[in-house]
Amino acid sequence: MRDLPLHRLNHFVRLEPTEVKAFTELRTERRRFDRHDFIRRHGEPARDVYFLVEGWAACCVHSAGGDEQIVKVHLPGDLLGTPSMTLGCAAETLFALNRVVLDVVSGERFAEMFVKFPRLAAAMFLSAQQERIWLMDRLMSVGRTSSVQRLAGFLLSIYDRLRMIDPSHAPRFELPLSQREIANVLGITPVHANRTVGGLDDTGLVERDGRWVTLLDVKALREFSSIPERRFEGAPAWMRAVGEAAREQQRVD
Amino acid sequence: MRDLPLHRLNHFVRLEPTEVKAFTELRTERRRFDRHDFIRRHGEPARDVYFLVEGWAACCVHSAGGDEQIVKVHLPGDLLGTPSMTLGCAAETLFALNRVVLDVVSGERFAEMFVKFPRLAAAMFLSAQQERIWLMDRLMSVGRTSSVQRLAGFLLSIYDRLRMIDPSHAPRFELPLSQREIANVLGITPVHANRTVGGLDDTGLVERDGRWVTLLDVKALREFSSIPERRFEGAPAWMRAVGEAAREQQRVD
DNA sequence: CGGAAATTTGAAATCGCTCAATGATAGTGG
DNA sequence: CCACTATCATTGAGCGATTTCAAATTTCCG
Repeated sequence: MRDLPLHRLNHFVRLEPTEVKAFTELRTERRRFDRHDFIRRHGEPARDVYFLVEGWAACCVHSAGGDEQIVKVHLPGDLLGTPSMTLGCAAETLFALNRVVLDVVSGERFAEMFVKFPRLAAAMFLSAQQERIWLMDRLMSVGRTSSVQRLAGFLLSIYDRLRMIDPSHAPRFELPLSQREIANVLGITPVHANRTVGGLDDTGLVERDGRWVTLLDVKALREFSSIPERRFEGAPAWMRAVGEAAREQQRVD
Repeated sequence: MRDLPLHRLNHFVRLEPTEVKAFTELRTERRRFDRHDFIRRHGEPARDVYFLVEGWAACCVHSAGGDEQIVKVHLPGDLLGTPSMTLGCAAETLFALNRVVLDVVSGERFAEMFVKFPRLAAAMFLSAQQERIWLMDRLMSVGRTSSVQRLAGFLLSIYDRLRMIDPSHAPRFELPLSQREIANVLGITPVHANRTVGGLDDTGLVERDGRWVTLLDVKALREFSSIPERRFEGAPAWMRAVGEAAREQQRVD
């Protein structure tokens, strides 16, 4: 089995081998999906969550009228479906954007982990807060900026996250979204998504070649998008306090 | 000292007295604010979080251009500022919408709690996931619905949360937001917020009297808003598993 | 009472949507 | 390999929602 993409957990905690092992053992079943396959549909029971090993997945919410809004594009290393742990049935529909490999994580084992590996639990908590930051930024982008700016911001958010996986990642990637799906991310119609893509071309900040996207001037693009850059602290002071408390706990035991 | 509003924590966990006590002791300093006072501004260091005891507070994100988007209206019982625990400096600006009383919770004590009171930690985790659901729904609303529908959805979200605090709450409340602030919630301009408020009046689903709002037909209003209603499970199966693991842990100790 | 902020209204401009049609591309089965 | 089909990308034209600019009115607060 190839290595799991644990960069997200490792970012807030310097994982101990026992913790890596504990996380590895949370996983029960491995599943594969093709592009556009549903991983889980909204309304279905939401007992488990999913660890994305390979490929990209979309998380979308539906209006009563049937419209859909993609609220997150997940990359390898993300934990999918956790928001619906609070609900009886899933709020979000998860589907594969390209070929996906993921591991099912049972809710029960996840709960046990929370007690036995508090540093892992803290990492999960911080990861959820990080997702809130991203959602808040996206809400600001959709609420307050033009469609071209939103597209710029979206491409940057993907690029930033690719660099969190691999800091040396070039500002160039294949975007496995149709214009219809891009429209569902940006909160516009597919027709307007087409004109928006053209509009971004016209800025000269981005180059397109089929589904491949090259960010020609990241700094200027970020300024144009008007979304502030976020610097997530690796292993912050907060996390050290968890470590100390955990050691304390062991001494007491 | 009057009782703390612990309904949010109690929703996912049936808190033990020791856990209530532990949470109570997280708090260090009590602070008061008047309407429009800043609780914390974006860019400031983000070490602590805040437990809202009384009053309403807004959480907003700024674009590089200086526009602001209110991403959350906080009610008593909410924990404010947690997303920025992942950052060196705060992403969100927090300010009081009316007279506010809150308790400062130091990041360090919060971290210790995570290790010593895993059920409390699990409740915090689920609470963060709940916030993600709300943000996702709001993003869908702003991305995919008209300004009048967004306003309907926003009022409903407030009403639903007032009922989580007090299930017998009538569909009537004082909304301490100016039209400028409503515009910042809905992602529109203040001028259009005015016409939007008028537009909602015209539906006959809502009645206004100054800042007091009465939802005349909650069911029809929800349908109109096209935002699905979310049923958050109190003390779900997941949470019971945490409890069992905690007891197991004690036996091992 | 005076001044600042909030609400309300009007009119013109802009952005994004809808409807409609045309090519381009990719997958499928014969 | 080709015909067939469905999806995707692209473009045009008109419409509608929202913005912008500007001004009048009301409310709130000291």
